[in-house]
Amino acid sequence: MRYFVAVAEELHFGRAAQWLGIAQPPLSRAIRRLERRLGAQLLERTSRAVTLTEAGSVLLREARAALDAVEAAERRTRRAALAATGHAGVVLATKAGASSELLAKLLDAYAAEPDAVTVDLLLCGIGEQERLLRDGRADVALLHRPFDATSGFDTEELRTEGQVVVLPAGHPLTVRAHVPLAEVTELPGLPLPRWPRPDGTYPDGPGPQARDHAQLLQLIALGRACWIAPESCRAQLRDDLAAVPVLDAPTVTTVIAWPPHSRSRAVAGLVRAATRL
Amino acid sequence: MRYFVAVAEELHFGRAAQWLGIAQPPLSRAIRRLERRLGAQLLERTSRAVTLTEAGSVLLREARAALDAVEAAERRTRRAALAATGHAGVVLATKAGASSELLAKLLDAYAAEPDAVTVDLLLCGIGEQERLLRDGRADVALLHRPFDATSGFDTEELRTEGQVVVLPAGHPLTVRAHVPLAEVTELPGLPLPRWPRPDGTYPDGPGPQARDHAQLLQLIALGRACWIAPESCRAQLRDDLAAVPVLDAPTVTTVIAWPPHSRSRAVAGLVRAATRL
DNA sequence: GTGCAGCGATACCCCACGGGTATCGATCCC
DNA sequence: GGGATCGATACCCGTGGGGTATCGCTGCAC
Repeated sequence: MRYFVAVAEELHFGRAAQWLGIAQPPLSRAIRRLERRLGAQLLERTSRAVTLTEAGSVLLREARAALDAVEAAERRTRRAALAATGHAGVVLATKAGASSELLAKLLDAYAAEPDAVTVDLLLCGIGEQERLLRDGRADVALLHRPFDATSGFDTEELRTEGQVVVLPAGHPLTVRAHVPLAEVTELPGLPLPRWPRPDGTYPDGPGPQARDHAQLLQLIALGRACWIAPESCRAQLRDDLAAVPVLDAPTVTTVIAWPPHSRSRAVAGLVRAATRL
Repeated sequence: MRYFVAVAEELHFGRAAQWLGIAQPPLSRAIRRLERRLGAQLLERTSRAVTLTEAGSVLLREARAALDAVEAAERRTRRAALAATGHAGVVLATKAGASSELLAKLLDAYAAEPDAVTVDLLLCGIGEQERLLRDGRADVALLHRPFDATSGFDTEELRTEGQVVVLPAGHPLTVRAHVPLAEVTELPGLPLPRWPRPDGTYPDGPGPQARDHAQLLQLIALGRACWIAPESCRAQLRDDLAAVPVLDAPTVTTVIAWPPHSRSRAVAGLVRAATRL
């Protein structure tokens, strides 16, 4: 299945084989064997091009999920074994720089529980958490609706908040008590920045490219962009930035999420602590 | 991993090996190999007993999910290949006897869509649907909250309804416009029936054992039990049964559910048809 | 139109790993 | 203390997954 996913992604046996670290002929045979075992043609191959069949694209989706599940099983087991020897505990994934006071309160509350284990923090970029939870690099995550997809996970809502627009200090709008969303999206000279997609490319459009929070805040301070963010981010704003509430922006809900089948004692404890905040 | 799950369930190498259709020594070695590869002790073995370690129970949960995912990948791919040759389409799992008019409307509505494929119905018993969705025997299911667990699936709510108590025709209560829940649970001589658990055993307590709907209805008609059910079941009641609303019973929500990673065109079409009902 | 480059399939060889049988060693029970 | 039970070890075998060399097909270039 790993082999199939590699070929389906590259659509090229030679490159896929190289990527997998094996030779091309065994890869061809492995795929053919898989096709015979499943009784399904997965790839349409001419000597010039390889394309996915309908069954192949089904298997691509399913195989990715299955491989993630297998990887998760291995990783979580390894970690559980380490925990027995006293080292690591549960891994909590959270977006770098988001919900930091909530996170601090959560960690404090959990640490006060009688059977608390070590909580390793895994700070990650936009949209990474889903992957980390699926492949077992994390056991539990803090996600932000509606930005992060929570489908497939069990969740508990922790907090809902409005959003603010982050502007350079001294910007004319900063004297206002609040601004409408429409006005923010059309601020002259202060476009919203563009974030990289998971594959690393940037969407088209106006606005500067920002790779992480630090770059973004710098861009705002320089008067090259503005940004809409949950209001809890105000606590971490630098002096050269200001925030104004945007009442009609969608509200953001912070949730704690975990894979439904892996509610271990440690995860359950964290969730309990979180819901009691 | 299959091997490990077998041993972890039986807690006995000999029986597990027999169950797997292999000899005991290769099974012992396979487990030991797995332990070395994961760097974790999974089983505590004395020559008299085998017990799961902490890491072992983590792996048991994770491995079950992973094996289901692999099985699902194989099954769904096989089915997708058959669909290409014109045979089968999408498999919808639903509790036998529940939501039948809703189901009929759903199938009609979906069949009217331009790119509709064949919908195979999989009628199953209580609590089976979750398993079927996970291991790929079904692609989409109709579930009933709060009875069925929907965690780990994407869902859309279709309908919410109250519940009624089903009684033998002519029972004194049938003249009432509605009855409180407390009164139903203490009806003299008409206890609620006991359903088998997933492992086939019955919970303790009063009330007759019922294996399926037919048995249950028979028991009610004979005056040996009563039953609380969604009010839509009234449409299918036999003449010798009657139903009375129970206003304070929890409401039942029928949802359509599917595994989040496998929203194929066919599943998406069904969901669309369902939400438009 | 012919030659070449690119790419997947085939042929053939080899070793490692998964499986089987026989047996050992430990532990509990009578 | 002897037997029964059960997992581990020792040893053997065959298959299957991997490697190298090569073929056959198909565009494209000149």
